[in-house]
Amino acid sequence: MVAALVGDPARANMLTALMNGRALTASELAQEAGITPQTASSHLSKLEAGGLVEPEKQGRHRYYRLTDDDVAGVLEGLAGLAARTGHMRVRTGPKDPALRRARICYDHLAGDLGVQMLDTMRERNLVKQKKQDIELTAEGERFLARHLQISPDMLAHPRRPVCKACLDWSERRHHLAGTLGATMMQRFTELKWAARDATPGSRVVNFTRTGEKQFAALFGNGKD
Amino acid sequence: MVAALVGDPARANMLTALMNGRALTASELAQEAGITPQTASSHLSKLEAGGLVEPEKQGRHRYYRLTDDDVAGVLEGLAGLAARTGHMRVRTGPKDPALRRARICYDHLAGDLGVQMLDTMRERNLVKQKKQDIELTAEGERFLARHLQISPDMLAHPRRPVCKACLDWSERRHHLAGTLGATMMQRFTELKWAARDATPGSRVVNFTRTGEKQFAALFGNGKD
DNA sequence: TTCATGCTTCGATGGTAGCCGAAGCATTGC
DNA sequence: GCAATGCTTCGGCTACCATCGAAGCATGAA
Repeated sequence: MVAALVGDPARANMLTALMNGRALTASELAQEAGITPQTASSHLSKLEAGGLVEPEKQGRHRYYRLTDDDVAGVLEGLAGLAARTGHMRVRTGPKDPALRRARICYDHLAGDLGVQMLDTMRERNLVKQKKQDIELTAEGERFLARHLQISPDMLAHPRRPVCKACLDWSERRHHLAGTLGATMMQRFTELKWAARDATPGSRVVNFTRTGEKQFAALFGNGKD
Repeated sequence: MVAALVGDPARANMLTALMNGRALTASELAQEAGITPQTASSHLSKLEAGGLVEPEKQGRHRYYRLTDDDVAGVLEGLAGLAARTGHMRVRTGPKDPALRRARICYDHLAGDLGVQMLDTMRERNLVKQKKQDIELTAEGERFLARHLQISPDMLAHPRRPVCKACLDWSERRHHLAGTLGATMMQRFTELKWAARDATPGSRVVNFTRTGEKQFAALFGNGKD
């Protein structure tokens, strides 16, 4: 059973270390998990058998990476459940600061900046939030049209909601999902404010110098 | 850690039994998991502490249900990972026959009928499938327009793919997701061929007498 | 060849957690 | 009141599995 694999603390630490999409060697993972190489080796073969990680041999190193985005998605989902009940492990969230700051969650912005964005939008009455449900206000529509050239008809979709609160893995608070979240992320990319990291499989989102400024001007909380 | 909760076979059996959205008593869950009531009680309090299930007292019974759809979603995700590597537990999939036959997976049709539908569409060259990727053929577009009044422009979405293969929990094979999957399910509902079960939280999809016939005429495999 | 590094396999140990029997509460019914 | 049902708590047993030391294979360097 897959869940049992993720359930062990040592293995969970390894998987967490791999969540940024990069591949790590067996010994690096052992260090991450705080166990000896022998133990790590045993865990890694189990994870491999369970299809959660894939090895790649290179010289005398063995690199491991998460099998694919589906695995990362399920892990993020588990982390989300863990976060909201406060039953997280002590070793929480991603260590990689870039990943904490901004990353892709499915198709929208997550991490510190993602949470900050929703916070600010809520404060300025661009959206109204009731628990999981988020609604775009008339003020919000004007704001989007003026500053990001996003019109309401771009957001319509028969099934997917325009706005949705998505629990943030690293911040344990909500960020913005739904078609609006996706469209905004898309716009940031088009405007060259931000781009997904070039490393294959990486979920990190890098903001450009000017992109960061523009973003802060719209959604900053004055803390940066 | 949440994953450890799901990792235990007995608890996994209980959660599986709850996947149809109905609430079950502690003793029923004990029986499902094949353990004594004492043991079940211990497991249930852990699951409750982890926020995976919620109790509801009623007379001298205690009903448990999954906390919400997020939990069900993560569980289905885990089941999906487990299925594709063949590392499933022996006790596989939902026991409830209605749930095996037809249910909602996010917003599209899953279960026996969902798999059957994609099978037939593939056979008749309405779609072409390469692993995860599915493409609608010209023939498929004509078919959809004629029989279900679905036109290609109804399926366009900036981010979400029109077709996508989604691994079916109970059948361990693919069914159709994406905007097409969602739109088709929506159409079935509008045509009164099928409807989500009235039980709150249930993911079962009930087909009407005529709906079943119509569906079989379009997508039947002659086995029913 | 010889040595060093990275990783795996083997064997033994120990801690943890699932499990059940028995007893203890609560609720319902008589 | 008393008994029956449904569930929980307690205590002890057992089995599993994570863990590490030591030894064994590979690969690469000298």
